[in-house]
Amino acid sequence: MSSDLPDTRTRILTATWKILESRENPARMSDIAKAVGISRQALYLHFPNRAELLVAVTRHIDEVNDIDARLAPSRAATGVARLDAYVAAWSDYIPEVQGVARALIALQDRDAEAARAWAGRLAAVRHGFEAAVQAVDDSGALRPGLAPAQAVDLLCALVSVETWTRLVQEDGWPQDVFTATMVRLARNAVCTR
Amino acid sequence: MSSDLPDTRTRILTATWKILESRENPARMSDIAKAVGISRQALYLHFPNRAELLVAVTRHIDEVNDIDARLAPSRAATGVARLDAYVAAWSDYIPEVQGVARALIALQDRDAEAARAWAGRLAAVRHGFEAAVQAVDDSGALRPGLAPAQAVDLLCALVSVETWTRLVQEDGWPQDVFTATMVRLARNAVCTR
DNA sequence: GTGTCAACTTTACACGCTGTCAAGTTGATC
DNA sequence: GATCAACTTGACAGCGTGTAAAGTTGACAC
Repeated sequence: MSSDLPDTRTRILTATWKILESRENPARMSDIAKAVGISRQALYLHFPNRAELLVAVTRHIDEVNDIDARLAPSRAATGVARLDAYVAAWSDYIPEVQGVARALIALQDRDAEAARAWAGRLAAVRHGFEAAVQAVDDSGALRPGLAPAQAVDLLCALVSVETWTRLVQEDGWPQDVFTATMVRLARNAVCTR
Repeated sequence: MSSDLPDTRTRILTATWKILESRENPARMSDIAKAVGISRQALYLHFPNRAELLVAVTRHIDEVNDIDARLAPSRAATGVARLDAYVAAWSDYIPEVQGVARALIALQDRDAEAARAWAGRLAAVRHGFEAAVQAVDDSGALRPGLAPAQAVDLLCALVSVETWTRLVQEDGWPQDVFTATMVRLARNAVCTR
């Protein structure tokens, strides 16, 4: 408690997080600087470019949210319940990362580093879905004729930031309705009835 | 047959269409001009800006593909079959519009006109889904507890350009597998079993 | 007190892309 | 031979990112 203010780097991360959450038009570096209360150039003292700032924000969000704790229930479950738990956990996590995610997606076209960063995040989510599908398959509940890899593809495509944006942000669905619907949909998509 | 070449406007439209289909990085105005074989400035003699060019390309694609004929089978069907037919028709149309769609989506953040244009296209698709859901509801097959508007939201979010890009473009699904999966998924999502 | 150092500010500028402007060139038509 | 539309060439403003350089400030060492 020797210092009241968190260090500048942390202030940048939280301010960027918040500004990306709130506004949909892509926050410029100058907008972020203004939000932090520093000059635009000071941003470049802490992060070499926009892409790395965004990546650092995602890591910061994971840290603050204790991503491991969020996923614990999913890892504890088995069979279809494991799929349910993972879909619910990821669905409920999307609101936290949605802002940065959209910024990274938008940057993807022009910035190779942003593309790699976002691909890395997707790979992590995919990894979770792979474990969930494995659990479903182990319990014999995987839909016949559906290869595990295909099931994972489908789940990643369905329970995505894009779907969340459409339903929650644009169509005004409450978060809990979104999560419940995704859980049902995911089960229907890859499990036997 | 007085002239062998189509007029410049048409050549711009088809060239833009093709270049957007092939490459994923956003084609610049100079890239398009080069593909047409004219100067960058000549583009601005035909279209006031990038957004209106893209919009014109979507209209051109609709014309070339005779969108009405594609939707005829869907309009002829009733009940759940109508939903199936519409989902299949839209799924099979996505590959045609996907290039321009992605360009418009990318432009959305920075260009209000592009945002409106893309919203208009989505509204047209949504209108089709509304009719399909109505048909399902009329036949008493709409999932209990699911409001028609919610069903439409869900279908729009599921059978989307974004989902297609993920599964077909990134995961390498064959188009027919995508379409079949979307038909099944859509039915599971909004119909009683 | 003076010096030093890190963090930050201010100002300026290069680059890439979009869109605008103005002055040619060309080729068909009257 | 004049005219006109379509197109070219070249130049430039605006905007956002990222780089560069010189100046300010405050803490800490000695």
